[in-house]
Amino acid sequence: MYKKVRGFRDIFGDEIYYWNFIEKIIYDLSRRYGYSEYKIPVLEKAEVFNRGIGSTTDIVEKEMFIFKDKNDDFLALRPEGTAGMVRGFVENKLYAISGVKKYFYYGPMFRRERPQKGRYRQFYQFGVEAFGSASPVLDSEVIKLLTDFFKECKIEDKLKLEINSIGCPECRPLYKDKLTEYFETSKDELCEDCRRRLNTNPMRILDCKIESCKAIAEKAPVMINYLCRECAQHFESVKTNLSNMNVSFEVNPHMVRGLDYYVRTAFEMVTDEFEANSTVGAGGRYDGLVKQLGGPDQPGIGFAVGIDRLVGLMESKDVIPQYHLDIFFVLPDGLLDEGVKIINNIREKGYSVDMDFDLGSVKSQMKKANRFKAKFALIFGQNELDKKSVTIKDMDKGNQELVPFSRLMEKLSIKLDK
RNA sequence: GUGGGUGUAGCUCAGCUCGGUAGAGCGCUGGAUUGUGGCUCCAGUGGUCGCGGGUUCAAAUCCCGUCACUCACCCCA
Repeated sequence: MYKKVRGFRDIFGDEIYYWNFIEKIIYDLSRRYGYSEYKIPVLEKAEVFNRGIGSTTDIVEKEMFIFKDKNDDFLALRPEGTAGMVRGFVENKLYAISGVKKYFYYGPMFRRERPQKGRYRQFYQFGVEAFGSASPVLDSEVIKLLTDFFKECKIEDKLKLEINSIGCPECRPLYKDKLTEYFETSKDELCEDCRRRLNTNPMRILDCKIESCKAIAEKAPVMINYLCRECAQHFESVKTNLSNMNVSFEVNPHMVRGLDYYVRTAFEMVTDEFEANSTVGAGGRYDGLVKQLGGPDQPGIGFAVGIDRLVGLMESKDVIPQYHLDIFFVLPDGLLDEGVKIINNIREKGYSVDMDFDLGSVKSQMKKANRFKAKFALIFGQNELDKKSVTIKDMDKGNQELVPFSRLMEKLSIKLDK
């Protein structure tokens, strides 16, 4: 028997209704905020991600599906959406359009990590990107879109918005020096990982889950106290605008970003439902990225939501209306040809109809009607044919009535149209 | 890449310590109800015990190896 490859999965059955529900929200809500869909290729030259994400990040260093093409190009399955989006933005010269350019994407991403709860090698992200404005009002609008999204998914009560400012290339280096200096003094008390982080990425220590490190990080200097004047003003404005839109948030000065391209505003939607992998959506500003990938110096901001994790959250809460088949068609005798005509007529009116092609006993067909959660069973046997009628049985109430062909559609409309 | 846990029926799992006929619940099929579902009762169907090797008269059970899944770390959505 063939098995799926590690970290990949099939999505079907009850779970797929959650996906369809979410997908509708993605398309409707994005449009409402003025974003148009952008379909990014799944495959890019590996260089796009090296440049865009940062060649020293874990994503690029050890998590990309990368291979050599027949013409010796190195290609990679996209591990995230932003780098490819920006490549397209530059390649198609979309920067030439005046004003803010807003796009959203939705699709699978690929990272070669060890799978665990809420983490797969193929996972789906919905993300938005807005280019061309450095206004903090845009930051707050993007964040509002994110919180609206979870609200429509009916799980906002399971999530908390955290925001932070991680400074800019002007003020962050100074802060990093201060931070490194601080941690150096208590280096011996840090865990092994954190001693390594001290050299590679000291800001990560703020994020460590080990109690002893937490205690040290607690008193560490925080970025928001070292912001340059512009960054500080920007952050204040974002917070004010969020409050004006009634968005509740928490400033988490220990929030960090793994990807090099982020500046200033960083935000996350986190849950405490999962043991690990508690971030369901995250984003931030990336003002230098467009230039980094060969375009003009246009600012940008965006977020990405992990749909697999979102579905995982929603499944523990009964938020999706169950799917009910309108009609299950029961044919006890050899009246298949006649029955199919009726079924076809009903489908063309827009109702959902199914039947059992094995045509077992009426009893077994009724059982199937029940299993499909049909609202009505239509029974069509010799008795009905003789009277040019169909029996309509209400599966909830249990009552039934004989309806002549000529009045069938009218009857269904009364019963099924809300 | 590192560490822990688990692989037995379609699904959830018991049995393994202390070797001796492979089990339960749910599901599925049929019947009680010959043209009527859900509830109940009855019967039936269903497994190379992950795979390979070893020990033994005898292995789901003990030993070795291997693969898979899973949770966690690193990191991330």
